[in-house]
Amino acid sequence: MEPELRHLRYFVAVAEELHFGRAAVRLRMAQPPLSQQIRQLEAMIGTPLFVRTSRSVALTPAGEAYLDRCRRVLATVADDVHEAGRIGRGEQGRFDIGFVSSAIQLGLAGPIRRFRERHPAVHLRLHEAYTAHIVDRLLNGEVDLGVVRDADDHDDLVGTTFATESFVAVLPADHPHAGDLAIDAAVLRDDPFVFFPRVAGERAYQRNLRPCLEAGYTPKIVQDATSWATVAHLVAAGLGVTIAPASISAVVPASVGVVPLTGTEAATEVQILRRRQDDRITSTGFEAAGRAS
Amino acid sequence: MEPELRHLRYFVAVAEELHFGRAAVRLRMAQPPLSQQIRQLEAMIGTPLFVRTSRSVALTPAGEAYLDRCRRVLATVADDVHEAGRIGRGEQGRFDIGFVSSAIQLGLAGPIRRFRERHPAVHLRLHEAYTAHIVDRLLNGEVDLGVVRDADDHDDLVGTTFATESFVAVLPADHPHAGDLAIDAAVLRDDPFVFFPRVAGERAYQRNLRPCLEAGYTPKIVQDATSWATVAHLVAAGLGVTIAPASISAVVPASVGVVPLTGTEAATEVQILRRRQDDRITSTGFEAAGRAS
DNA sequence: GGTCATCCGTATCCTTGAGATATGGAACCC
DNA sequence: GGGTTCCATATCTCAAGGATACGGATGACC
Repeated sequence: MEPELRHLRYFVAVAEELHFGRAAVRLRMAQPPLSQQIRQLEAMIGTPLFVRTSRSVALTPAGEAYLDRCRRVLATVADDVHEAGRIGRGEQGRFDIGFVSSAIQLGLAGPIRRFRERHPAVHLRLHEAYTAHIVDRLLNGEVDLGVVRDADDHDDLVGTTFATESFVAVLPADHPHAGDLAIDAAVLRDDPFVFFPRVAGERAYQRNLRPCLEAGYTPKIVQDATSWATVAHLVAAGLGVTIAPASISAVVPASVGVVPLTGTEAATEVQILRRRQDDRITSTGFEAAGRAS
Repeated sequence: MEPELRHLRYFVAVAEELHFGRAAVRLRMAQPPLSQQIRQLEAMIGTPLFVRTSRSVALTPAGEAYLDRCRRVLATVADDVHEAGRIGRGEQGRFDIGFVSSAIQLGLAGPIRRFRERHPAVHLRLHEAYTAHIVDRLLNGEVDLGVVRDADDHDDLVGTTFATESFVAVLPADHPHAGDLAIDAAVLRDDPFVFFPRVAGERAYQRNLRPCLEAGYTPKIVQDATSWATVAHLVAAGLGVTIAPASISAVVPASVGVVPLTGTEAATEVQILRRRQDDRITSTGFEAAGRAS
């Protein structure tokens, strides 16, 4: 037979009181069953823990040592319960955020800093990726929060808007409109386009195309690239033009022209996404931190 | 309601099988009461330990952490029973020493032998681990003595110096300085470094960096490894160089160069640590054995 | 796509054993 | 020697742990 924590709790009580009657009172039970449980424990261990005369109770050396161990075990068990609870509530443990790179340019660092202050016991890990990948990883639990661009709606996810941006044209230095203050997307009708890959996120792709579609044409995409920074450099190298969220200006080389678009209401949105059932304060709280920025 | 060891045993079984049916077989009981006990445990903790679909069972992060704790508790409870039994039979219990591997090279075997001679009835158990882990285990009572490197100060622990070492450079055979009699850390400024993981012990990490910092640079760490022996072999394989306590020379492959460092007073210290309130002769006496060596 | 097998949960019943009550016996006090 | 204290023994009760039967959901297979 194996001991249960009950045996340890009873043993500690008797060892501390050195009196079965008082220990029973403290444990809110009668004295005989307490004696019985202690006997069971002694039988399991194979040695007496107390020397009893009918007038006094004292610990044996084995009992002395075992008392110390039992206190530790009981404290550990209680601690472990609390720790697991904290992890479950998100107050401790790991927290993984997937984000699109442009979120940094839009001020994601602030909410991240506040998160670290608010939850110092949480090990925060940041993963840069595409919107579509982040949504997948959010759904299968690889990340706990996604900061994404124009994600498709999903029943299991809820989100809030983190930032909204308009689109700008990015043109090589020698492009006729590179110095303009603003242009209409229509003027780029015949230009070759560099673009980001469609698999990065369907909705973001569609929204990014909108200025062109509204101007009545589908851009001729000659090349795609894996990040806006790369796109910008390919534009600089003369492969073509592009239309991108305004925050691209933070990563373009000096030699390219960044020109606001007129005649379109098209906009793109960076959102903070979490799983609908995920009610940990680390997840729900991040949105508030985002809004506060 | 408080958990019982039964709950922990059941939880571990399900966590290991990831299957309620098989776990129930292993526990020689029916599956429904097992599910019920797990639910009870989750209610007590306040957070789910498993995510169940009707096809699969998986641990939550909280469950993951709790599994580890439960295994420890169950092992401890079993050990404690045996220890108390031994004491009852006239043996003197167990004594657990946590030590960093390099302590062996520095002559820990001597004090250990003397300890055994002095306390033949004590069951001595040795646990190799990192400094940081040993300190944790010392504090929570899992070990009674720690032999650690450059531990952070702690109010509840007292320690004595066991050995002091200087640092040496460890270089691959084809490194230009591999045959030198001594070098300054500055010459390794541009070399890639292999290092031991920071989590092993913050203070040891800082001290180990000192020769480089004094030479005015932060080493470019390209790889870390879980033991100095591994580090040495990675150096031999040409991944980079390292700076390590002098005792690493006992575990380096023949093909690498071990070169003393000049121009630095940086040193590292191996300490014997015990709990401040622990005044058992087995604990306090070990220090004397250390000094005698 | 419909049937089947798998697997976890729910509902109900049963049985074990923890705990209560009553009592006994040894030690100490006066 | 009677009274008191205190732990052990004996018997009983009932809560709770465990078993059995069944249902619903999901993935597999033909």
